[in-house]
Amino acid sequence: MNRIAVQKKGKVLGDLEETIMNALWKLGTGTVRDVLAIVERTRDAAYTTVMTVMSRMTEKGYLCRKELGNGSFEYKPCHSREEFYAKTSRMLFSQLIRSAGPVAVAQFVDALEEIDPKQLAILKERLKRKK
Amino acid sequence: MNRIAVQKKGKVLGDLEETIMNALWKLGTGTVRDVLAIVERTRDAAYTTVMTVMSRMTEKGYLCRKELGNGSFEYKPCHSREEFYAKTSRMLFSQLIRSAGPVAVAQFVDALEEIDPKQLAILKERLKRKK
DNA sequence: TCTCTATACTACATTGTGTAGTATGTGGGA
DNA sequence: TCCCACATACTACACAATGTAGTATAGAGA
Repeated sequence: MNRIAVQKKGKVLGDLEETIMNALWKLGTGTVRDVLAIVERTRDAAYTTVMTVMSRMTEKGYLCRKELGNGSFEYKPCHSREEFYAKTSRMLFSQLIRSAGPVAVAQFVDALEEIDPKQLAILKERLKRKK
Repeated sequence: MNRIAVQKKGKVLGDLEETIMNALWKLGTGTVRDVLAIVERTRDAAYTTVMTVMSRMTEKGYLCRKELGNGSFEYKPCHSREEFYAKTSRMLFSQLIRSAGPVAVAQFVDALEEIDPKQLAILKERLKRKK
């Protein structure tokens, strides 16, 4: 199953899921225990909680894992942060452009200006190349 | 409660909820029965099902209603389609730009080009004015 | 008063996410 | 060899959002 789901507050992942992805994007690769160590910096969680969520994320195609021989696994993100957000953004944008049309374009520009005005220039550049 | 939640597949509303919003955006205003008539063009649903969902949507701030005197209500969207999608898009874009940065910008342009190339020109125009 | 109809209330199913206990298996050390 | 430590698998529950709809109730008109 490869669909990317989107949750409340516009987040693609749940809080714990997001923490896990970030941990693994940072580590590159890691075991449940490695990830747990990072998770515990910001919240309490049982080893099995993190393990369960990581297993589900593996089923959903977010994480890949490799057996280590001793029965334990090493996990890593199936996609880089960039690829992941590219897919996600693309899907959301497609939806929004379809439903909202010009309104979406206007809001995108405004949001970009508000959050990271420097990117307006990048956007402009990108458009020039499209022409 | 005024938060706009986002669901799987990038949709802001559930299927039935979306059908209801579209019905009311089209009708301008209508009773549960009016909406039911439209809903039934594409799916089966009990009167009470539509009513329950419309009540929840009222609580969530999507719909407003006015008593008709005879104990029944007349519903209408609290916001125009444009306002609604403006809010939604803005929220999603903010999230995405924050998480994905330049990747989001790139994907937005690509999605726009794929779905409605004419809008690239509009986007360009809009950017010119921003400067 | 009786019936029709609309709403209110309640309840259950399903899905996604968070949470974690218990069972099981395996490898290494005593 | 035997047992412990640790990892995973399996299972289960909670909570929210959404879809679904039955039952109760109240008001309006005949």
